[in-house]
Amino acid sequence: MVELVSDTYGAIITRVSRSAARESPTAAGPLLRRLSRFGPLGADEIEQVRDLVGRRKRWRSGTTLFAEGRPAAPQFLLSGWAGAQRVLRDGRRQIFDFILPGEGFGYGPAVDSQARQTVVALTAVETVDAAAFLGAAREVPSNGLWRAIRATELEEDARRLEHMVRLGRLTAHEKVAHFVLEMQRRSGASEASSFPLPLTQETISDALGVSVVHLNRVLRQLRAADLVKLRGGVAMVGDSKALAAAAVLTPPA
Amino acid sequence: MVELVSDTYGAIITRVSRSAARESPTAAGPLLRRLSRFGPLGADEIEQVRDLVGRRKRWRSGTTLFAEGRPAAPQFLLSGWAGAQRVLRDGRRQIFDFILPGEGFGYGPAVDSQARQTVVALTAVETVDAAAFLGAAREVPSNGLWRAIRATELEEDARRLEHMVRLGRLTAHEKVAHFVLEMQRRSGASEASSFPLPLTQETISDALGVSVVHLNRVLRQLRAADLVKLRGGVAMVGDSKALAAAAVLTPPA
DNA sequence: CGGTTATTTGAAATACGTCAATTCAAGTGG
DNA sequence: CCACTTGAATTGACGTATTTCAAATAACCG
Repeated sequence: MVELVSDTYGAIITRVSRSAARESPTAAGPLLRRLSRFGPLGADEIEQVRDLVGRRKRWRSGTTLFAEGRPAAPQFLLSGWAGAQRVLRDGRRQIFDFILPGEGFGYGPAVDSQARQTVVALTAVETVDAAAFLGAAREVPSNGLWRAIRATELEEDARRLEHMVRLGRLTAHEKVAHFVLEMQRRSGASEASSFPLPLTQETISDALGVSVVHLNRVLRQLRAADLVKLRGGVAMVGDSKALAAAAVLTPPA
Repeated sequence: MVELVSDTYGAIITRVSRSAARESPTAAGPLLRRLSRFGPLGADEIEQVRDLVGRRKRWRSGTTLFAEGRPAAPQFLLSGWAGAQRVLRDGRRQIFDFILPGEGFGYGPAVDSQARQTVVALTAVETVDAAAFLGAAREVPSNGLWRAIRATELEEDARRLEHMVRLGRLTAHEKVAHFVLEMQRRSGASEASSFPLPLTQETISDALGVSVVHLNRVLRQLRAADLVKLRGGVAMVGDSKALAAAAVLTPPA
């Protein structure tokens, strides 16, 4: 379990194995795993990815990785978590989506279009520029990488629709239950009772459209009912059956 | 003003001029107007559109035009209004977006993917199949039509992000003000004080994530403050300055 | 006109937000 | 190892936004 956690929970790895970072073979792990989820990759494709990983950059938590209004600058997140969001003048914040290790961000719905969302590092993160990489993959439509990336975009799209329903039509309890289930699935640890969730309660509340205080109280109730426990960046699902019932919706991948 | 209303409010036209429907030169109006908003169209392109319009079909209000889970089946809405939505098991409904005369729907984020939203006619509507049309336009990237369609998708994307912020972080008052402004812009009658809004209060409430009753009360207050009046499918903006202030956000196109 | 659907209003319950303080956890520097 | 600091989690008390239930108009349609 420790292995699993440190695996997905990239931000921790980084700090633990800093000395061995440069030559770490696992640095490409999350990205490869995600890309090969939709079909096997060729040996050359895997090589491409490993090559890419060598050029990664490190950013501390809180860094703006991609600013709204800028032209698209596609990137992959190798480790750590990020959030796509918008902040209102008065400080209110809405998080549109979370970006997990191995996932991409910074591409618009169309090339050369201005993005309308800001991406912020929610933990320490590592990123690589994916522009050239994506451009090359785009040339060969049969490419496994290209297929994987398109599949990822589809998933993102589905998630956002679900997020809208959650924001507009679920109660706070349902929102939280649904959110935890979504994160469980995305973590890949589909059946594990525990998985990494390195998010602040304030961050979660800004995603779900609820006040931090209220979120905290809802969490307390879910904890008391032994449905979920969040502690130290790790989520533990107790009665996943009951949690699913409380979520009303079936969360997407 | 009557002309303007009947123009955009396609559903009304249809009924009024039923006898002259077949050869009506205005049937292609909304679609042409919207497509040429991003640059002039060639004479041949205009001809293509007119040709398309001849094959239009009529549907009564409430009809499901496109069902979630089905493979993409792109269509244009020539007249009337539709809504992209999802309904929960217990009857709760979330409307993702509205589709106005001249706009398209039924295409997924990728070709041959399953759509995850249902499109329902909110008034009587007229639609045409756009699959062949889009396929042809896609062949010629320089095509004015293709450019227009891509631009439309960008707008839709921007609208949905804004919709998320609205759902998650705005109060009911702000939601309504923001929504009215968005609709004003989309109606094309940007500076007119009055524009068609053929939506039920229940429909609007399902879009904004608010109960009908509460929406009604908010509308009453906005009416009393002379900010907006909704009556008989028409919206009248009184103090548009104050309305914008109440909306907090600047709505997208 | 009669029947149906939408809008409107009142009264009461509750979910949720705000304010303010306290506790807890995890450094950091001495 | 111990203050000391800082940010996050937690809790209480209170106010308000919003929902729900129920009923009364009002608008629409055949």
